[in-house]
Amino acid sequence: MQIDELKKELNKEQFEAVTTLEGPLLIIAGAGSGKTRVITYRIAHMLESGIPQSQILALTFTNKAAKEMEERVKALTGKKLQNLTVSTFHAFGVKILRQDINRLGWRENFSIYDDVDRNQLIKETGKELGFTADALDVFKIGNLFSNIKIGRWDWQSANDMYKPLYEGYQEGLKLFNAVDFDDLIGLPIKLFHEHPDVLEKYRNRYKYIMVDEFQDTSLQQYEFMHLLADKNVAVVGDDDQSIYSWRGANYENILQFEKDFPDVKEIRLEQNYRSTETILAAANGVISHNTNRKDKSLWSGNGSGKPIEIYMPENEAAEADFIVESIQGIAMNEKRKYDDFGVLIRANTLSRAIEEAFLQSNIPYTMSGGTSFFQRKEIKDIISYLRVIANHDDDINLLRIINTPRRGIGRKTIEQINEIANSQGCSLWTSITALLSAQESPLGEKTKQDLQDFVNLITTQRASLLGGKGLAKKVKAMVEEINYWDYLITEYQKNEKAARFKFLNIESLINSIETWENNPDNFDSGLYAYLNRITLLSRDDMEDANLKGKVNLMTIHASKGLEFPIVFIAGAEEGIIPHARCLEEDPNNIEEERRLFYVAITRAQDKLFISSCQKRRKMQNVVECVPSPFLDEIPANLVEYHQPETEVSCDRAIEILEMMKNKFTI
DNA sequence: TTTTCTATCAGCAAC
DNA sequence: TGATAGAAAA
Repeated sequence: MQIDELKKELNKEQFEAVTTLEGPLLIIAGAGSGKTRVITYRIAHMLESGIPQSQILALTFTNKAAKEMEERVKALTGKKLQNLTVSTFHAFGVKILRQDINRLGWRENFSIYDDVDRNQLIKETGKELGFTADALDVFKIGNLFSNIKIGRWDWQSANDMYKPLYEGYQEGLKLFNAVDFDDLIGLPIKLFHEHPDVLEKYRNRYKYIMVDEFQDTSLQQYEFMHLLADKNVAVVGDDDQSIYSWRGANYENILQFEKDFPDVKEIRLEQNYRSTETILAAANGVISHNTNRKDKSLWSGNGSGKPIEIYMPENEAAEADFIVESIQGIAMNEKRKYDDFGVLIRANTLSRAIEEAFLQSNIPYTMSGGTSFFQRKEIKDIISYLRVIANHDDDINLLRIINTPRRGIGRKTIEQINEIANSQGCSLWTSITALLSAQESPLGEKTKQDLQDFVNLITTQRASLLGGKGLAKKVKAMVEEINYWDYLITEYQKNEKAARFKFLNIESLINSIETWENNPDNFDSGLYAYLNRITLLSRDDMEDANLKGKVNLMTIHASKGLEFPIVFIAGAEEGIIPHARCLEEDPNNIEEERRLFYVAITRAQDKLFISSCQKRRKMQNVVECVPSPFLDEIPANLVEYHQPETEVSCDRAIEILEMMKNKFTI
């Protein structure tokens, strides 16, 4: 694309951002200001200015963003992008580790542990070290370890007691040839520090670096970027949309960036192309209550549009019905497709009632986020098989599958194996094979046979899965070999539907493997490559094709970077948003919760609905709810309030009547 | 010793 | 509602 063409398609600031290729660049991009557009045009412009693909590195947070970016650059330039690196931070870390992790004492076929695996390992280690059950809150400890690793927290006297556990956990990881998510950034940094030649290799290669969603980088990620970056580094972010502080996001990195790169050029994108003026004004009204922010004035030239509607349904079922009816009505009257709708919730648990309503009225939908596909037990089981097959020493995954489906290897046996493993300092797998080949073994004949069968199973599957093409077929054969279907049926005797559903999930897993290995852009369709990819995949992906024509139900966090013509924010109640637990931890978190609400509002293009239930089921009992205080921060003239029609208490009815009277007598 | 049954507990966001 | 830990049954 020629320069004057760029000039035509972009506004002044965007043009500036796209054409400034040399030197450090900080782009503050307000919500809906065409950020993705700027990044993709910038890459395209680089390529046309003769910068080789191999010198460009673009880092994002989600696979979805990476994929979208790559596709848009492809569409813009019409070029094949074999050497362009567009990747998530974590995936890029994996890439580095696969090359050189042996210098740190791991083998290249290392496993990547997700949170569930991590917590499992903490639990095992803690038990061995003699922690009592109530001192072993693995959720909290896992969080602690993560925060230590990413440099958000230091060891303090309050949690010093977990230090030995931390050491044990780290030893465990290394013994099992595994790394956790935080290591995917932390170990490359270590590698760079201890082996400057490795760092040099990457610094020589990547001359142009770009970081998307910069406000969500952690200290650790910042250090990683800083090590890699020479001078041509462009970061794009919006402090108002920083919503990942609990994962270590530190928007003060923006200030740090200005310090570390004093000759930085700063560009602000303040024109919003996404939303109506009403929606934008509501968002601005809310976010202006935050004290700790870079002041900016977003404006929109899209016309005022329709008012924001706030509903107060009786309970979560009524809320779900309201959403369903509104969607059906609008879809019909305005000829909207279902994928024009986004339904946003604060927490995954809130999805249930809405999903039920969608199912009942046959509205197609996708729920992304939360207990993602890959966290489901049945999927984890199958993946665990693959992981153990790829890496025998992966104890955590071995433990998951050694008796799933049941094959007579129970707690006692595992304890015995574990004892040997501990005394020898080896993995469970090594311990098992040692026990099997030992002349004298403490195991009974039957257990011995059961273990031998298991070892044989893994060995034959390994030979099959690691050789040649056709991964999907082989995985399918494996699932049949281990009789997983029978297992599901016996486990869920009372609930055949659940069993079927789980089996369908496995089938779609196999299908997704198949599409993956048949993808022509995929150079390596082996087992290792597949496992590498899959651990980093969380909510998005599977297939985009089946997102078409479906309502998008998701958490607000998951909606970052997306937009929908019509948006519903459900459960806008005190305690949900702002979330009670967040405020408990630290009252200052209110600002982050407000940003979250801001992100939710700014997803909407044309029309925004907000609902706040009067009552809601929480655990076993129904509790009264109060509307979110953030609702009052939306300027009143932008809002249309709708009171519920049914089942109003007497007092309430009088109150409402009064209000109506007042309205008409003004 | 392993499996099945029952009671109890806890539930925020994600790479 | 689901997952998990401990008790009873096979």
